[in-house]
Amino acid sequence: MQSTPSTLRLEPFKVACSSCNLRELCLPVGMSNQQLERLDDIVATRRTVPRGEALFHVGDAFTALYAVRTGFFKTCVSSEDGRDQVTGFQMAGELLGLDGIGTDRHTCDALALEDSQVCIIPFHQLEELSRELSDLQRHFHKIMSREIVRDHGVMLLLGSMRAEERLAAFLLNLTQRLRTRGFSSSSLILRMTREEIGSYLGLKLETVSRAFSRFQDEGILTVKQRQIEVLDPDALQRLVNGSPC
Amino acid sequence: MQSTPSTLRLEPFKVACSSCNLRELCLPVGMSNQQLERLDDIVATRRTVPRGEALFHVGDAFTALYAVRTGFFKTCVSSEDGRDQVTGFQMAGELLGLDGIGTDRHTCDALALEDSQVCIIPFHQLEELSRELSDLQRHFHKIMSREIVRDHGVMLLLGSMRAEERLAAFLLNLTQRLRTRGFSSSSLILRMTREEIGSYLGLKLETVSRAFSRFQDEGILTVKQRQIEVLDPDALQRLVNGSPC
DNA sequence: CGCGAGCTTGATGCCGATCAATGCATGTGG
DNA sequence: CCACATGCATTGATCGGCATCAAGCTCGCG
Repeated sequence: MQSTPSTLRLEPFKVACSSCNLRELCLPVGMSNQQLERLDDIVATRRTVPRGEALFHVGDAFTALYAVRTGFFKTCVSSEDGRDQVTGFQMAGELLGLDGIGTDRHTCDALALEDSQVCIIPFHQLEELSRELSDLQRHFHKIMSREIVRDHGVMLLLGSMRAEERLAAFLLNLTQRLRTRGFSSSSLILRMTREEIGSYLGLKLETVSRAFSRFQDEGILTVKQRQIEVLDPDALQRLVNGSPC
Repeated sequence: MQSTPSTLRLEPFKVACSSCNLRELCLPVGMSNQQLERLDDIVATRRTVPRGEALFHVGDAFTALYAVRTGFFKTCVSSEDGRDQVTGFQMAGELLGLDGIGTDRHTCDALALEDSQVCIIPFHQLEELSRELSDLQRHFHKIMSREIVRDHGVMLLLGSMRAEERLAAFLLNLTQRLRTRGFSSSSLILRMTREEIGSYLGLKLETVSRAFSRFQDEGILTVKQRQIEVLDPDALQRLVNGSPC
């Protein structure tokens, strides 16, 4: 947990969606150059979040959305009695903070799993601009809707899949998202602990570890700590679909 | 199963949000009379959905959101191999169809659990109007955000609670929503089967039934088929919070 | 080198799934 | 009106997957 000092660091220099290499993955998807310049006006600053620190906490006032530029995050909610649940992992180009719109306060914690950087998107200004630019409005609505659909998928996973199916689905989802970002879909380094994976999947860390070991025994992948090589993605796919019972 | 014929029935006559008794619960929350008239212009028709029939199916083209006027719905998703998961139950004043915005196709089925009526909100027109009326825009964003937050709560439930805690949380949520609508919060009639409750909570119907019986034995409530009388809501609350282990 | 966080692996037990029988309410046709 | 079918709910007996408890192991780091 080598963390730089925990002061909130804002980058004063101008940042620009129009020249960002994530513009095909992030909020700007499908916008014209002219529209992008308008977006640049409101997405003016970045923030650095060292590994282990929070981008925001439950109860923090909601003022902005955050687009992950580099790094990796988890979001988690917790119940009165301390049990907590990882609700998602976010990587470059993905949006954080949608939970806060409903009540003007954040309802989950967002924690950096590695040194990360986010673009700050002041929400009032985003709403204002999206009243002008229907493409932006439309795209923002799609992003929220997809988050709802993703959550429904997780409910299906938590409600009806067995341990190995859950892990297989999780790995396929990760590799899929990495592929979209131009990374290898067979070789990946997990940014999170077994416990965090377990929390996301509704399993204990020992169960996650055993499932990894079983996959390795069956030649589906190799595990060396957090370094995973997927040898047989089809086998993973078969696990999440037709359970061979 | 007294169902009227299954033809899609549109009510040709004018309906009006401005005079709807659900306007304090539904999309119009917080809008001025003048703004409401604008909304009336786009929410022009209703649709009747008999018990057991679908408002929409997975894969249907997405064109509109639906506000429940009367009745009760469930939404469910299913995986390739037939397993399915109830993702929510919707009652008067709640919105259906948000899942479709992201891909222009619905990603879940919405089924009426009793004879129901919905108001049709054409989505393009809603977007258009919300570019003009920032109050409407703001409120719509809040609704989507709250849906995301609700889903996170369900994930927490599915990922970390035990059977009785899940059922307790479910009952408290139901009674809470009924209270908001002016109904008794102690006496309720379940609109769904044990199997549907189980699917929502990630449990089998026998487990749901046993949990009901145990609650009855402990004097927390009485069950007679789908008729529930909650005698000790605090006991339910204690179950979901501090598990007494 | 030694510490500690995270990971693996084994032994055991429990919660909820599964299988199976019965009960109960509603509806239907003889 | 009764006999019977059907759908849903309850209850019991048994089983199995995952949690739990408990050692060790690995690796990075001070």
